Order: sequence, then C-alpha cells, then structure tokens
Amino acid sequence: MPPASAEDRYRKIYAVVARIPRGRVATYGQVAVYAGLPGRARLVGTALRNLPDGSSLPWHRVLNAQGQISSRGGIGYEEGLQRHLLEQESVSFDARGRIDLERFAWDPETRPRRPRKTHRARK
DNA sequence: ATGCTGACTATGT
DNA sequence: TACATAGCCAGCA
Repeated sequence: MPPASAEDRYRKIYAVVARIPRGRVATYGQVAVYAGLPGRARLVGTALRNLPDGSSLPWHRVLNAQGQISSRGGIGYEEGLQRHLLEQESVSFDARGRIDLERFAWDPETRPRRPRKTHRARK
C-alpha cells in the first residue's frame, strides 16, 4: 500500500477527532494511533492547526499527554477558550491546570458514559 | 535538495 | 514534580 497522501492523513485525523464524545478528551498521540498514524502526534497538532475557524470539529477535546492544553505560541490566542469549552461539558481541571486523564480520557472501546467520581487518593 | 520549526512524547536527571 | 534532551517527521521557506 502506497503511503497515504497528506490529504488522506488529515481526513483520517479529522474523522477520529469528530468521534471524541462530549465530556471526554483524547491526546494527540491517541488520535494519531486511531487514525492509523502511530507516532505522528505532531501531525495531529499540525492538522488541527490548519483547521478553519468555523469548523464543527471538537478540536478542544484534544490535549497533550500531560493532560494539559498545548500552547499555540501565537500571540492573541486565548487559552481560556479551550478550557472554557471543556468545562462547559463537565471536564474539570486541577489546581495546576491539568485534566485527570484517568477520568476523562476517551476509550473508543467503551460506550459513552459519565466519568466516574475520583475517590482515589492522589499522589 | 536543505534546514528549521513545531497544537508531540518518552526518557533521564 | 519540573526541566532538559533526543527522536520524530510533515510542512514550509
């Protein structure tokens, strides 16, 4: 099988992002794997970067492996937007601005459900 | 072709 | 936990 064209790769990435359920999040690496592009987490970031503003894709549900919102570096971008969109769907951040992936990570194998409460002691 | 950049990550201190 | 590094590779000048 010849290598996928850039267009196909983007399309696959967008298709995966579109499947992330409300109230759940996925990491760049995770999206890459499900898109059949293991190891290309950076490409996922690039694809989302190229996303037009009015897109209906739930791009805000994609985070880095640390459970944090990745910086765009660009001036003018409000990191608060992504956080706000997530909080609106009940995804909560801890005091350090990170999301508990144990609770909110998307698992495509399981059916959408409400995140379990965290009664687990944290370290 | 070549070199640099980066919405990334795993690993080592 | 927080940085630093190295590997990564598509996009772009």
